[in-house]
Amino acid sequence: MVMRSSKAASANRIIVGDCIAALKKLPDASVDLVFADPPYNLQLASDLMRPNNTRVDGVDNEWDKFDSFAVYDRFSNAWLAECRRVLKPDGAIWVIGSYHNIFRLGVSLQDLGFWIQNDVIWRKVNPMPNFRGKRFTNAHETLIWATRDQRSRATFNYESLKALNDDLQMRSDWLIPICSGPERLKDDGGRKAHPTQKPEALLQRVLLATTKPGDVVLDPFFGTGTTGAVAKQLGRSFIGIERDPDYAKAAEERIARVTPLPLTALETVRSKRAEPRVPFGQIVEMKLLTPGATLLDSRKRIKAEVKADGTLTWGGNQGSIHRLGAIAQGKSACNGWTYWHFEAEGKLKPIDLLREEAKRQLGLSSTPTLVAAE
Amino acid sequence: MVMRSSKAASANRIIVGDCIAALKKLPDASVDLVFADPPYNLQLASDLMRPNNTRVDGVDNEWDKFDSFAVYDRFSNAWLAECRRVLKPDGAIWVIGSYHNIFRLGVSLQDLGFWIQNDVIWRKVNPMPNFRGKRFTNAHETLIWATRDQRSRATFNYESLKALNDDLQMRSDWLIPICSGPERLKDDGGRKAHPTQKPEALLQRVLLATTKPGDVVLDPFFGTGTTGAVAKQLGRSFIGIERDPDYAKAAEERIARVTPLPLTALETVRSKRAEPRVPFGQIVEMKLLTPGATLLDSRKRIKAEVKADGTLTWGGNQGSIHRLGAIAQGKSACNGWTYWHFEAEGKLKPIDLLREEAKRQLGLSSTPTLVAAE
DNA sequence: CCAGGCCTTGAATCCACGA
DNA sequence: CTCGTGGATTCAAGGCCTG
Repeated sequence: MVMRSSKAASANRIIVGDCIAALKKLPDASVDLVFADPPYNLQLASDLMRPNNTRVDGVDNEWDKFDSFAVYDRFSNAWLAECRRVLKPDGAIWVIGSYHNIFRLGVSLQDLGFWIQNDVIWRKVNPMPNFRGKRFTNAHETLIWATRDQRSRATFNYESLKALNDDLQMRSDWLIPICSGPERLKDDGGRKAHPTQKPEALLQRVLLATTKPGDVVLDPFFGTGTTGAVAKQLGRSFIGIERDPDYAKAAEERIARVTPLPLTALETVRSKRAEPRVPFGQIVEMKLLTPGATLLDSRKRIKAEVKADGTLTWGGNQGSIHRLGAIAQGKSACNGWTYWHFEAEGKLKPIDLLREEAKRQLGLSSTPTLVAAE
Repeated sequence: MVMRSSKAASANRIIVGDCIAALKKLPDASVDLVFADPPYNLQLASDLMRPNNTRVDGVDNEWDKFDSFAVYDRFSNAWLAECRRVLKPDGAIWVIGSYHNIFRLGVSLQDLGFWIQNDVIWRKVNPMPNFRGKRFTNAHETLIWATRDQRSRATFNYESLKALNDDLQMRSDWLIPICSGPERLKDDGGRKAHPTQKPEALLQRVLLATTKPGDVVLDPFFGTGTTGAVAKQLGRSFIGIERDPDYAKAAEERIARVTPLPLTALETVRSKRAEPRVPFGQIVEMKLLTPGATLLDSRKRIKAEVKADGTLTWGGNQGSIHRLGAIAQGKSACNGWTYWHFEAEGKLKPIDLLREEAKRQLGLSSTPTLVAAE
């Protein structure tokens, strides 16, 4: 299945070689969908240590190094232009990236004449935290879905996606875990075979949404072949291009192990519902409590003040509702939601009631009560 | 408060006029943060380039896509360059947009030398559904947070955001309802006063995260003044630029109705980093430890001796508590405050406790009380 | 066999300050 | 400028080990 070169449009094969050179050999208008996970150009300056002084195993591969944004842009324009040529008139493309590169990819797409349908956010269930406390947890990556041109009539399996999402329209933010556990390919030494392997669930949703059975899917940065594996599962054909022979070999072996799913099995794929967690700070942001308000324990012995950032202060201490509750009781831990109360109509009520109200307003309520009227 | 033009750097004012022209009159390095919600309508962008302000019908006929994008890019580069000039060296910028324009804004930022810290996803609780069922529900907008340049040390109130999120570090995806209900400004006819009014909760989180009380926040596309309203609430200063006199008037009246939060409500949790430093040598000087005393690791395997100059010795090595801790573990770095312990009442206690005691005696107690006024 | 605790790990543009 | 050093900093899953 792995081959050095080919002019045929036959699918289900991995081409080992340079991405742009290989693309040039593919015929015009022969592909239904492109999925591309190009190098992100991370520009990592030095090692990053975890708080326990171990080193983060970051992406330091040569294939992710570019001399400048201009060089990266030229590369992007070259492979994207070839992808556009290879696409059928009603074909579409997905690209994925992070803030390092996704804006540049988006501009290249727009300038080449692609027509953006959606940007989609992959919200990671379990992202790597920010170890130094200097930024927000980088908890998502961005995908762009674009058609070959403005007038393309792209495949979009609206009803399938809606069914997949408990009969609600599928939104542009997808909650999916990162690839780990048994799905993560390992090399002979037990280390990760590829530093950026994507989860199959992500590709599953992409292919279910925007291809039909039998469609040809092209992945110009095949890596260890997630696109191919999912395409085979779902009864789609694939063409993969991968420069690194080791990655290509791992992909080939992986795909050989895949058993195509019977079509009826696809209905069992269910999306995770949004998590119902609502932090206390959001209660303040939503103005269910005002900064300066007083919270009390159930016996009215402790009076704490709510701050604008969602912290409490009491007796010279400041912290979250949980920390302050623990301090006020001299304990090591405390559930602030049940410990702290607010006064309403002359009576003390636990702030947990406010969380219920917030969940209702945020559409996260597990027990919908008064939604009907709106 | 609304004024036609000004060269002063004074804050809390709305400048009515063209964004770029007004920016040019602001002094260099005078602003702590920019929040910008620029128009992404390409028609508007091309209008902006025409001094006579004639309206172009059928833009698609006269401008091909590439020209339209190029016009928008020139506009973006112009106002972003002015924002960069106006920012203090450690200043930062937020921009918000959708897939129509956010990629172009991101590239402009990167090409002008801004340094991206995060892209942040505003997940809308109640987005407009996609009526025709041809795409995913467009359920988010994207914000980019960038510093003026790579070496800027931007304000980031990590601990506040963490407390606000129930003691978990804040992620890059934010769940916030769209602006509706009483918060949504209406014009005299009861119609929405501005088509894209942003929710105050969004600005609240932005300003809490990346400004300090008293900071100057500039919004070059002020609209109906959400940035100004939240800045006033949170004890920050604002400068707004708005072309449309009706929007500016609505903003002014709106901001006049805002009551600032009391200073005490703005107190935020202070990080250990921000606390005054007490070196280990001072612990010895204060006789909380005596020269000759023994320090141990938590498992009592390593025993080091305290010297009069605040160094430790162990196994022929001498150095700071940090250096010795690193050597004892064979690591490159170590936090000596948590690694080394002393024996008291038959139990091992980290020497960090002694630092707390020293701070207390020195009147530098770590329990924060009044941080707001700085 | 199961529960619980400990260790590892993931596309990361991740320090501040004084000499 | 650079360089050296003090010392602050992590969340959710999965795997493995122990009781």
